[in-house]
Amino acid sequence: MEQKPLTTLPGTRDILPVEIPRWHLVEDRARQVLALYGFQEIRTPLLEATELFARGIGGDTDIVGKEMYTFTDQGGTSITLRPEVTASVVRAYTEHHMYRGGGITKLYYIGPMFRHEKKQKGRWRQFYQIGAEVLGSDDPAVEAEVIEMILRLLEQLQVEARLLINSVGDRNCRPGFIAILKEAISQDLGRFCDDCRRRAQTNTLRVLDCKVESCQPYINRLPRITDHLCRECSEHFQKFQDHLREAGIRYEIVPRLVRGLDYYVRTAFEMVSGELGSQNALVGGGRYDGLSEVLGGPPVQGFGFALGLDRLVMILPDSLAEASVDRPEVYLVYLSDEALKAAISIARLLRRQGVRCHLEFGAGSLKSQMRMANRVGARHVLIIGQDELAKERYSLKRMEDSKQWEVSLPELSQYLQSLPAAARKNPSSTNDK
RNA sequence: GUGAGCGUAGCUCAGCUGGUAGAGCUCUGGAUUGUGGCUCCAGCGGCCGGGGGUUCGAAUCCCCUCGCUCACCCCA
Repeated sequence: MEQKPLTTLPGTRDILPVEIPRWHLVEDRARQVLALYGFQEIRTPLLEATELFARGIGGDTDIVGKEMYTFTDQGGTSITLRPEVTASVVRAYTEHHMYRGGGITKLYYIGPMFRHEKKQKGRWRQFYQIGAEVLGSDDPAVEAEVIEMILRLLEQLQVEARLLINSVGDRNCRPGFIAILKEAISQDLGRFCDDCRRRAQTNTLRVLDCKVESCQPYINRLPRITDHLCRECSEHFQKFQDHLREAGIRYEIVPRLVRGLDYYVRTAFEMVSGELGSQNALVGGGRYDGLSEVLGGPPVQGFGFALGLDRLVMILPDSLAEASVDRPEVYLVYLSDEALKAAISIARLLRRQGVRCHLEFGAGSLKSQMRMANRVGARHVLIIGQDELAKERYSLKRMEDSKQWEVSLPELSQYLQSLPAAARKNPSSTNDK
């Protein structure tokens, strides 16, 4: 029977070779910048106990409520594909007693997340994040430093984003504000949309985040959390802003900014881009003191962020991406079976010297091999035919300016080694400093 | 889960009020018997998403179905 060819699942995709240079560029730059700021990589499992996220993220959130890929394994354990990593990092921090060294711990991660959402522009079911967590400090200076680091990365990648900040209070002042908010909403309850009326009960703060046009006038009239912070939170927020200003960082206070994860306290922030369409959040993060205790660990202060790699790659300037393509240095063209053997041998020699080589097996005419060399972006073509074999001197053509000359093997090696490193190594590789 | 739009060659799309398929790009070959990119010429390539209906005749009209995209919700 005729079968439909299998394809990727909705919301998942293959990242093809032509796109990989963009990803490498972003990942390489990110690792460099994170290292500059003293972060170390941690790799946690993609699979975790469902309870980790259910408790860590919060049962009222959309993520836990309807977006997790959860299944029961053969042993009857409820397992979930991670929808985010902060809870995992905090778990690992405690599990491996990383707090025992004293001081603060700076960790970063990079990898795929899974959320069962409807796909649209900039939103996938499997998507990639780079994120970092600073554990063991509640200093607002840490927050400003992390934000500075992200901006440094975006700057290097020539990506523009607006920084939005807010304080969502803490255990002392937030309950009081929620009560005030709920009271204020009930004054005009009939004028809000259905979702807002529901959220007023279940997740009151999220009413502030409603995007429905008709709700806007009433939301604007609601009390602002920044006016109802306790003294400690208020001071924290002020110091945070002082540090941002001293670093010369521009920001906008958005009192309505409420993030979708329950664990945030005090500082919350987002970076948004106008180039992303409706899903405009490029980076999101905040402070989560207390998360560790919710997971059954010791008290640990924490601050972190996650950056959407897919979205960053999407808006990366093409010019940057093109510069980071790994082009073959030498494309070997052969004109007979005997020449093929010589080509294989020469390629082996050059590769031992660190030269990127390419040759096509079962290739066609000289013309078609030249065309292929051009297509793969080879900088040079080495032509091996009867004449060359007889003389043991080969025709080397520089594609850029079409100059061609004859070289012996030692001359070839010497010439290739003499090329400027920038011409052989792409700018995103780690050893171009 | 809700709404809107779209499914025609590998890709981007044209095909008006029904007459059994086209362009550009890509690819292959030639102009240039051992030389790429530009140009010109030729060629390969399509159960017009799938199923049913109306009709002498459907890519075109109607119904159903599947898929994709964007938006809402929410988020990276």
